[in-house]
Amino acid sequence: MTTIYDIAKATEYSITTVSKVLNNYPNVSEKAKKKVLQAVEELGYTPNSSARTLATNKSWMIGVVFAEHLGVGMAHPFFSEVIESFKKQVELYDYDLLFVSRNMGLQKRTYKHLKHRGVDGVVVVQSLGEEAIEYSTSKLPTVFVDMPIEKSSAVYSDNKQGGMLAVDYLYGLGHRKIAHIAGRDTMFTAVERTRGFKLATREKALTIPEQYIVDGGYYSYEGGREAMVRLLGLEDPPTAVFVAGDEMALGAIKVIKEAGLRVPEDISVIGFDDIPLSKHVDPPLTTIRQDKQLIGQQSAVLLLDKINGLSKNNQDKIVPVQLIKRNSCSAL
Amino acid sequence: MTTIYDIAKATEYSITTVSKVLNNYPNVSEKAKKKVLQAVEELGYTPNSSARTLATNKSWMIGVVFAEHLGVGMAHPFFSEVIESFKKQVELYDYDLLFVSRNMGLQKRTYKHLKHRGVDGVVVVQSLGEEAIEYSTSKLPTVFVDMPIEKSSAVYSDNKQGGMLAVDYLYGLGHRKIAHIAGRDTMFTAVERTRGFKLATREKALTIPEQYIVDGGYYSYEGGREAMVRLLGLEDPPTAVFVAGDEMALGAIKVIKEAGLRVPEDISVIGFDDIPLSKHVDPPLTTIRQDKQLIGQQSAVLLLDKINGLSKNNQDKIVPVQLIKRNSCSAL
DNA sequence: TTGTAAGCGTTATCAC
DNA sequence: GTGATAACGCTTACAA
Repeated sequence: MTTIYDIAKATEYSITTVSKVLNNYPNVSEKAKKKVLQAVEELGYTPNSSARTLATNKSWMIGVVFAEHLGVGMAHPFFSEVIESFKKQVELYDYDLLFVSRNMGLQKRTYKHLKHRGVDGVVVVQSLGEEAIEYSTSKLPTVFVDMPIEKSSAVYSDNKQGGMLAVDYLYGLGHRKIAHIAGRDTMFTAVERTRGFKLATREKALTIPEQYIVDGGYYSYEGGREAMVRLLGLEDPPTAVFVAGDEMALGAIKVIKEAGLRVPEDISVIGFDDIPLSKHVDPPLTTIRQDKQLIGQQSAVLLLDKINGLSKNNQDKIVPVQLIKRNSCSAL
Repeated sequence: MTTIYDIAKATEYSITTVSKVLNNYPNVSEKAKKKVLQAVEELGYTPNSSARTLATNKSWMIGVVFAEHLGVGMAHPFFSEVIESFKKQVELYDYDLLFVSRNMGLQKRTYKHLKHRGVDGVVVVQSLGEEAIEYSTSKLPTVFVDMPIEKSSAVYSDNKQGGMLAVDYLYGLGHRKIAHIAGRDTMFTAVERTRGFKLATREKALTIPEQYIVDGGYYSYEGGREAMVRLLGLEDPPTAVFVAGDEMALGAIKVIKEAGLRVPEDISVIGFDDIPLSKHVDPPLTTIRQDKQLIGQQSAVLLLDKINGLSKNNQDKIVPVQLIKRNSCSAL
């Protein structure tokens, strides 16, 4: 391996000068600059980032903690888009992303591992909140996606508003018997969406029977299926369903079809997320779109500011959602 | 920050002994072990990986070069699954994944950057092959996904076989006028799939008019649309189409429907990939499934072996594909 | 404008 | 079993 010493030797300058050239410092003669750069080229020198990190205490890496419930990891239709957008933003400032292995036992240890790695910051994507404490009490700049954490920055959609939008839309279509397939209430997003649902139904003075709100688990297709089965088994089934996630909504639609009913003629379904799939399914899914691009980008901005000491205090960024009308809902 | 010096001081042992304990070396007394471990716990010591990497020349990081054509990055429906599987496998051996930024100009520089980062190995996911040379001529252990590279290991599906399977199936259904929407021929996978298509049609003694093979670009939805428009504009349109990618197939189906035709009654469509979407669309897409899980896992195994010096020579791993029958194809 | 030397936190080579 | 000490490749006061 070639080091700055080799360059120094070749150019007959000191390692200090070489280092200065490499880092674009002032106070270096043009001549030295040229010679060094040329030697770098000829010898095929590549700086060693570990050494640099050791000396500067700056790694130019951002740790990514990815903990979703579907078990698909980075293949997650929603989070993968968020992370991609996040990545694009931090790339602008020359950061690389480090996906740490969760192999090493408990989630709590990922924090230790990240410390060990010396990342400059961390983005945590939707965990259950347990180990969140580790991060929020630490000096490590951190931003959470999809979940507000006390004493820490976070970026998430306006989930409550989304729930309300869904109900408003359904109500406008003439629906009065509106059900809700909710996400497991251990997830912040799920709680908020349900809160929006309840708020809006109350606003419209609708009386929603208890059985109209059913737990669909962690936003999975299967969870949607099971929840819809229960809804269909009710004495007085709903004419419309607000499902807290698109995948879950697809499961629900499948069950409705299997029961010989049609969407939206017999039952209207509205989802949440707007994953790539949604516009292609049959019928194209009406849904509340989350702005993954903006969520990722804002998380990056917040984190970068923290890393650079530009923003001392933590802040939450709430990203607007949007109703996307397609064909899975119809007027009553 | 607490270092081994702090531990040494606290335990009244030397840093050598501390280091030995930390690395589970022999020749350390039980007493020393206990004291050290306790101090580590109390002082909340976390080893510094940069220092360790500098001293050992081993980073425990694997670089990921991700260059797909859809421009969706890690949100890519096929590659994200492959990488996730890859990740799971390398996690078993305590490696972390480093996604390097492609910001720094040309692709060629990513190689330099990876060198700079001191990754122990690299997995390259589908690039056009240009900068591939950098990796194949270097000492850096590398594995390519979806593209064979001379003097380097690679893992990819049996694309040719996939093309043949598709034609065989369509032929068995009674189709004789079979068209092919191909991927851009700068991609190895595209070439192979087309080769399989041609081989099989020749085997069946079918005469496929030149216009029946149309370039759909980089496997995109839009590319599929445009290609299908051309196919539909033919004097004597096909009764079946083998589309080299699922997204592209969805675009094609859309166009068929827009033309007032039905799938599969009027035109049968078979795709390639089996992305998550495929089973949910209307009609559920018959397709050639790539085993993403296995591709990712095998890539990891190959790379790890290389890193550990277990396999000197490069090898290619060809992963079998499988015909998944759904409802987008019917007998003539 | 350039160079010397210390320091970053480890591991590794030797002695003891 | 244990401990000095050099080495890994770089940045950075501080001198010159």
